[in-house]
Amino acid sequence: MGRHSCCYKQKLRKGLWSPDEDEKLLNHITNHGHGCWSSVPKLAGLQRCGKSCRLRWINYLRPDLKRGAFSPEEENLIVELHAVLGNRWSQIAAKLPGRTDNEIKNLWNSNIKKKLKQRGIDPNTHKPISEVDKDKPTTSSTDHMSLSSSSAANQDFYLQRPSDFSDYFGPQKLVFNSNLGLSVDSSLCSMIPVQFIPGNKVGSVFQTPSCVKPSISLPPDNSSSTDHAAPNWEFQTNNTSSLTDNGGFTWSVPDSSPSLVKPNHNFEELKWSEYLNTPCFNGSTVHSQISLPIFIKSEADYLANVSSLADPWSQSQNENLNTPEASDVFCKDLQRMAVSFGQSL
DNA sequence: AACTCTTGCAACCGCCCTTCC
DNA sequence: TGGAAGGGCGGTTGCAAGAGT
Repeated sequence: MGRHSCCYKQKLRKGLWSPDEDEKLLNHITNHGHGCWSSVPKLAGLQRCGKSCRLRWINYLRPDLKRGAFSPEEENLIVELHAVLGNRWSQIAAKLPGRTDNEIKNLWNSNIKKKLKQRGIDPNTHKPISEVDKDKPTTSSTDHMSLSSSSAANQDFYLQRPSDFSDYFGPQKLVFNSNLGLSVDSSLCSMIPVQFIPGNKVGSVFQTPSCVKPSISLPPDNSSSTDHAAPNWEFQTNNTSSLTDNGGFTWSVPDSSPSLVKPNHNFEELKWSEYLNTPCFNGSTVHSQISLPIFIKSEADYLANVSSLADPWSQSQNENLNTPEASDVFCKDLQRMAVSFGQSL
């Protein structure tokens, strides 16, 4: 193990590649393919080890590489994927065509990390730095996916991600309807520390972000569902309910009636690749007829966009909601749903 | 202009996993 | 079946170029 046998051989060049070496490697692979990497240097006439050739090809010479600076969209995607995948650079790179894991890793370490810190976000946990400091005595550095319940003790809502759930996930779309309604795009909500961010129909009472309750834990799975493409949460409720056509769920919530919630999907069957390939990942929001959209976003997104949330209340399309009374009712609805949501778990 | 510091990036190192014999 | 070889990945290093003094 450890060092490869080829690396023990003498007279192998190290360090930066010359244009001549690049040309030899490029010509060889273009004409013959790389085949066994350990034989490439000999066949291409290079004094390099196979591993070095492979790296040079993957990170620099490959024709499908995208050159130039990362776009803001790419950066945002990297942040979101990192929140989900951690330092799995190759998996992140797989979602960014033309970018290499090395390139993304470098960007992260030299650029994105800094930006997140400037915004007060811990780049490892994707949580506010103040919250991370608070959690330090009890939170492992590797357990960056879960929000401890203690940190959320004083909040109306919180989200907790099971620590043993690092590799699997099922996207969920939840849509709540009440008199005022509330729709939730939770496609990422168990992956990253999230906050409810008010959308343009939500009253100013929600301008301060809340965390989300309940924890999405993994109760024993009794379902035989094999529908991996569109896993849903099943809501057991004595209220009127129905599934929407895009994996969401509509839930009518009468006054003071706690409802039970449980997932109906075996998440352990859902692999990351499947999750990331689902349409849910694009962040589209499920809207119902009278819903008030509330978008769950990473904190980075929240901080980046918080200024654009000014006076969302005035943009409401439903005039009936533009009143303090409606705002109050909506608040209570949201709290009630969150409480019953939490109690059920 | 010269020096030091910082930054970004290419490449290497070491480990793990898989495949082959 | 076990060891060797190869492939792949994440962490780290070293260097060149630019910025600052």
